[in-house]
Parts: sequence; structure tokens; C-alpha cells
Amino acid sequence: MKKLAEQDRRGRILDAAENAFAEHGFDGASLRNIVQRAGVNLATVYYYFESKEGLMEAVFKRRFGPLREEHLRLLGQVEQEAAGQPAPVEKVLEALLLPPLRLAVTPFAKRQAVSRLLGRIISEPNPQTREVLNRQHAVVGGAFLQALHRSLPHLSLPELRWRLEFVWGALALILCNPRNIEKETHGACSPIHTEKLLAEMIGFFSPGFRAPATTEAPACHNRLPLAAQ
Amino acid sequence: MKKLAEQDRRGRILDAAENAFAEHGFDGASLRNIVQRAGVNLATVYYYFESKEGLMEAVFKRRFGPLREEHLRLLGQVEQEAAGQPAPVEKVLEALLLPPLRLAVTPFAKRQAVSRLLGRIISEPNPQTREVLNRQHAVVGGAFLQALHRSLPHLSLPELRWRLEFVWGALALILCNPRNIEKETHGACSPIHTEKLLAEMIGFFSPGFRAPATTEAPACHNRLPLAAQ
DNA sequence: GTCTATAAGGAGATAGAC
DNA sequence: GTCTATCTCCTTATAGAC
Repeated sequence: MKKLAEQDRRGRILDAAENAFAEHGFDGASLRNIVQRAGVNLATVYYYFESKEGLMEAVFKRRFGPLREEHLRLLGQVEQEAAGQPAPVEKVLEALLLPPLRLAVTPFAKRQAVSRLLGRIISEPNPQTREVLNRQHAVVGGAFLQALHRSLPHLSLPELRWRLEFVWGALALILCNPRNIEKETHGACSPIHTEKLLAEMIGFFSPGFRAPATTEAPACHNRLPLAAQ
Repeated sequence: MKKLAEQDRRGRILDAAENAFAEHGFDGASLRNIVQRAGVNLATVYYYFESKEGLMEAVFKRRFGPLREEHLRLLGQVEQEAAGQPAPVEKVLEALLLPPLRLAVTPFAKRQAVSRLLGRIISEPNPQTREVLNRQHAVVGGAFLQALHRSLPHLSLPELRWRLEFVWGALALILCNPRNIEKETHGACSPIHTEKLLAEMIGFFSPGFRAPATTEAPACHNRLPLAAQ
């Protein structure tokens, strides 16, 4: 009768580890805390994942795989709808923003950790953590970069890379600590309303992407002088 | 003859701690590593800072004070130049972006950590760390919010808050790991060229701020369907 | 102010019984 | 597969000599 609970021991560890890594970072999270939350024995971790690093990699892979598929699926759909024409930048942005934004609001406590995890690893300098993230980002980011390049042929790839980077940054901050934004703005900004936030982001970023290349735009001279230091 | 080195023991600890916290986070950084890098004894930390948390607070306060002053100084200057008129959003953005962007490129190894530190704490869920950051953000963010509100009276404060939040996010990602962006884009995007990056960000974000309020803009219906989960 | 020595406990990881 | 027991090392923090 415990068979069911036994079979998902692995999953329970992953859930607990996901929360712990999101909350305390890779170094800060302890296996003892994780196994306690998961209700399993310490040695179980080593049986299933070999090491703490192995556990971390498994945590990421479980979430990032589906997220990547969703990203590529939506992007493909947007491009298919455009039927040969370059897709409007608003639609590409929607495909980019929707999958991660959904993660921030999924009602299950388990999944709320995903978004924090996603946001956190951006600042996590652990090489192995970065490696997993970069592989993910190389595929997804590359696909969106190409799509945007077709939509906005007036921009060079380096120019587009910067602008795309800015969007990732905004996304990361929101995912990182949604509650903090809500608290800081006294409820004025809540990432819980996905539709509203999505419209907000698309409305803000689209004009930026449509703007002429900075190198061609009139340079902003007359810079503000800096304080002596 | 060692007097000079003795007096700046405190500063050497702060420098080492700044690097360590930026690199490994608060939990991940160890005092033993810090004192080794600083070339001082472990007990010295407790003499000057009482505890690990006290050290962290001192590290943040040393950097955030001047950064806040620089922010407010530049913003004041921009508003003074506008002479009663609302300052152009490009100028406000410049005052917002320049001080932190400079930190990312200051040639001294010591200060390169500042930017990573700044970026890292955004995802740092340690309550005390967040407290220091939020106090800082309340003053600086509030001042820029008011300035933008004067420059862009067509936007409500909540609307502006979101857009400002997006800019903070982009900034944080750049500060967080400048080298990673450079590596990932194969050198196409390098935060080292402050002037270029500043122009890039101002050129990208200004049109977004000037865009009409999202609530008034035509809603983006016809959302992409989500995958069943 | 700066040091040595050490307390007191938590960390990752493993061997081996069941 | 799952457990107990344990190894080894590292952590924050302090007491007290100088």
C-alpha cells in the first residue's frame, strides 16, 4: 500500500529540491533540509541522483525541457499564422513571454518555485548551473532572435541581441520575486494577472523593437557629467 | 610601518567580502575564504562587524550610499536643466542608467564585484538583504517614478511602475553577469562599452515609455492557446 | 586590536545491514 | 531500494592570551 509513495520518492525529492534551490540558492540549500521536506532518507538522494550537483541538474532539466518545448511550439504557431510573411513583433513577444509568465502564477505551490528558480539561476554563478541555463538559452534565444530578425529586418543581429537581452532581464526580475514587486508597489503591480502583465509588456517593448537602430539614430550627445570618484 | 595596512584591515575585509558575496551569494560565501583573501585573521571580522550578517550589511551600505547619491544628483541635474518643464524621458533614463552601468565597467577588479553584487541581491531572498535593497529602492525608485510621471503625464502611476520595473530588470541582468552576455553573444554585445550600451538602452526604452497606456491601447485579443498541462 | 585555540554543530558523501 | 551509522571536512562564533 506504500508502493505509490515509494515510486514517487524521486519526484518528491525533486519538488523539495526545487523549492530549496529557489529559496536558498545552490550553495545555501542543504540536502538534509531537502530530504526532511521530502520525507525521505538522506541516502535516497545519492541513490537517485548520485550527488548534490546531479540533483540540481535533474531539477533544472525537469522544468526546462517542457518550457523549451512550449516556447518553440508557440513560436512555430506564430510563424505559421503569419503564412510566409514575417510575423508581427507583438506576436513573437507573446510567444516569448507567455510560457514563463504562466509559471509565475500557477496556483500549485510546487510550481511557484519554478519561476523563482528560473529567475535565480540567472544570477547564479555556479558553472554547472550556468551551463544548463546557457544550453537552454542558446536554443530558445536563438530561435526568437531569428524570428525577430525576420520581423524587423531594419535591425542588425547585434542590435536585436541587445534588445532581446533587455526583455529577458525584465522577465527575469518579474519571475525572480513576484511577491516583492507586489509588495513594493503596494499592490499596484501584481504579476498574478498574467493577461494584464502580458499586455503591459507587449505594449512597452514593441515600440522599442520597432524603433530605428541606435547606430543610425541621432546620437544622444551632451552626456551628463559624472561625479569625481 | 604596518600602520597603514592595519588601518585599512576593515576595508580589505569589505573588499574581499564584496567579491565573495557577489560570487557565491550570502549563504555560499564563507568567512574563512573572505579573511584568507583579505589577509587577515578570522576573529578580525567579528571585531569589526560583529557577525556575518553585520559584514553583509556593511558591504551593501558602503556601495549603496554613494550610488543613491549619484542617482539623485544626476536626476536633480536633469530636472534643473529642464527649467520647470518636464524633463525629456531620454534624459531621465540617462540619469537612471548611467550610475549603475558605470559600475559594471570600472577597471578596478574590486569594483567589478559591485555590479555582480547589485544584480545578485535582486534574487537573494535573505530577508535582511532584501530589506537593505528595498530601502534603497524605495528612495531612488520613488524619485525616478515621480520624474517620469512629470515627463509622461499620459501614463498612470501603476502603468509607469510596471515600465520602470522592466527597466530595472534589464539593468539587473546586465549587471549580474556582464561576461556571460558577452560570451553568449560571441562578443556581439559587450557591456564594457558604456556609451554604446547606454545609447542602446535609451533608444530601446524611450519609445516604450512614450507609447500610450496599455489600458487605453487596443487590447491584444486572440491570445495564443496554451498547451494542456 | 590582533592573535591562537577551540567550541559546537552542519555540511556532503559513503559503507554496509536489511 | 531504503535505512542507520559514521567519516571527514568545513562552518560560524567565542574565549582569552598578548
